[in-house]
Amino acid sequence: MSINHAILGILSCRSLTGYDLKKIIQDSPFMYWSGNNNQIYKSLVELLEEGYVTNEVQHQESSPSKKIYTITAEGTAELKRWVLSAAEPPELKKHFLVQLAWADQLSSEELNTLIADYEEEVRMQILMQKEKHKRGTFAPARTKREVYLWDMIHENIIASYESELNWLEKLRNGITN
Amino acid sequence: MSINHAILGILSCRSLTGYDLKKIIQDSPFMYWSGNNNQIYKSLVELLEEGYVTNEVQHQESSPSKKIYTITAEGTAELKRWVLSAAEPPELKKHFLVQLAWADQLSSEELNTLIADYEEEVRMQILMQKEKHKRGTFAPARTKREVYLWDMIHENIIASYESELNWLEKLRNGITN
DNA sequence: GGTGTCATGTAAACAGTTACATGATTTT
DNA sequence: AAAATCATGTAACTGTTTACATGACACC
Repeated sequence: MSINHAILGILSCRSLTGYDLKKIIQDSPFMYWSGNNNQIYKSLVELLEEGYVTNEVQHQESSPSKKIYTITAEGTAELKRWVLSAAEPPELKKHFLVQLAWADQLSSEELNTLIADYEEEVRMQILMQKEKHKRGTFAPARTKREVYLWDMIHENIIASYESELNWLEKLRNGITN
Repeated sequence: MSINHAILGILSCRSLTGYDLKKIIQDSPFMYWSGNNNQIYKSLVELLEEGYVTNEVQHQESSPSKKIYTITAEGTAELKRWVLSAAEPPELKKHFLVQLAWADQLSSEELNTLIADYEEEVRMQILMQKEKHKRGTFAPARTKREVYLWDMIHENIIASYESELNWLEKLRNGITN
C-alpha cells in the first residue's frame, strides 16, 4: 500500500486535508489509486501513528471542521528512503489483450468493431490526460528540475497511449478481411 | 473478476485441470493474474455452478487424481458474449512515476541511479517476455488469423516496454547534471 | 536426504471499490 | 426543489496475495 508514500509526497509540498488529498489523487494521471475515502482516511491514521505526519484541527463556522495534515521530519526522511528504494517494472494490465486472445471466433466485422471500440477508448484517455494537464490542479514547481520531471511524467503517459495507437494501426493493417 | 473469462478462453482450446490452468496463467505475459491456487480453484467452482464448464474426475495410480474441466455450449456462448463486450482502456500502474514525482530532493547521482535501476528492470521484462514467447508454453493456432492475433499480443507487450525505454532515453537527455 | 513436480484445496491477511451516513452551505 | 461542494468517516464486499496442508513420486 504505497498510497501512503504518495500522500507523504503530496504533503511534502504543502499541508492539506484528507479531502484535498482525495481530490488531488483522483485528478492525478500517475497516482493511479482511485482516491476513495476509505483509502485516504485510513492512510492518514496510519501515517499519524507512524509519526510521519501531524494534524491540526481547524474549526470553521458554517462548514465542517478540517484536519490539516503536515509532514514531519521523520516523514520527509521516510519519503526520501522510499523514493530511493528499488524501482519496480510497470504493471500493465490490458484487459483488451485478453479479449483479443479469444477473438478468433468473431466475424471480421465483429473483430473490427471490437478494435475500433478500444481505439476510441485509448483516444479518449489521451484527451482526458491532456485536459487534466492543462487544468493542472496540482503540480509542484519548486525547482526547474522538478518542473521538468513532472512534464516528463505527463509525457510518459501520453507516450504509452500513443504507442498503443501505433500498435492498433499495425494490428488493423495486418488483418485481412 | 474476469479471470473466469480467461479460464473459459483457455478451456475453449482444450480441456485441462486446475493445475494446468495455473501454469498457463502464470506463464502468460498478457493474462496478468498471478494464477495462485485460491483464484483458480475458486473460479472453477464458480464456472461449474454457472454451468459454463463440466468436470470429469480421473483417478490415477501413484499420482493424485485429476479433475479435467471441459467447456460447455453455455460456456462458449458466455465467452463470446464477453469477448464482444465493451473494451476498457489499459490500466497502466507505473510505480516508478510516483517515485519520480518526488525525486527532486535527490542529488543528480541518486536520480541517475534510480533511472538506471528502472531501465534495467524494463530491459529485464523485455528479455523475460521474449524468452516466454520462444518457449511458447501455450498458444492456440486454430486458424491463421488466430496465430496473427497471438503474435500481435506479444508485440503489444514488447512495444509497451520499448516505448518506456525510448521515454527513458529522452528523460536522461533532458536532465542537466 | 533434500528439492522439485503433480494435484488438490483452505486460511488468513491485505488491498481496493462501492456505497452509506451526516450536515451545512451554495449553486442550478 | 434538487444537486453539488465541503469535510469527515464507516460498512460491506470483492479481489488478490502469501502461506499452509497433504501425499506420492522422481531426480540429484
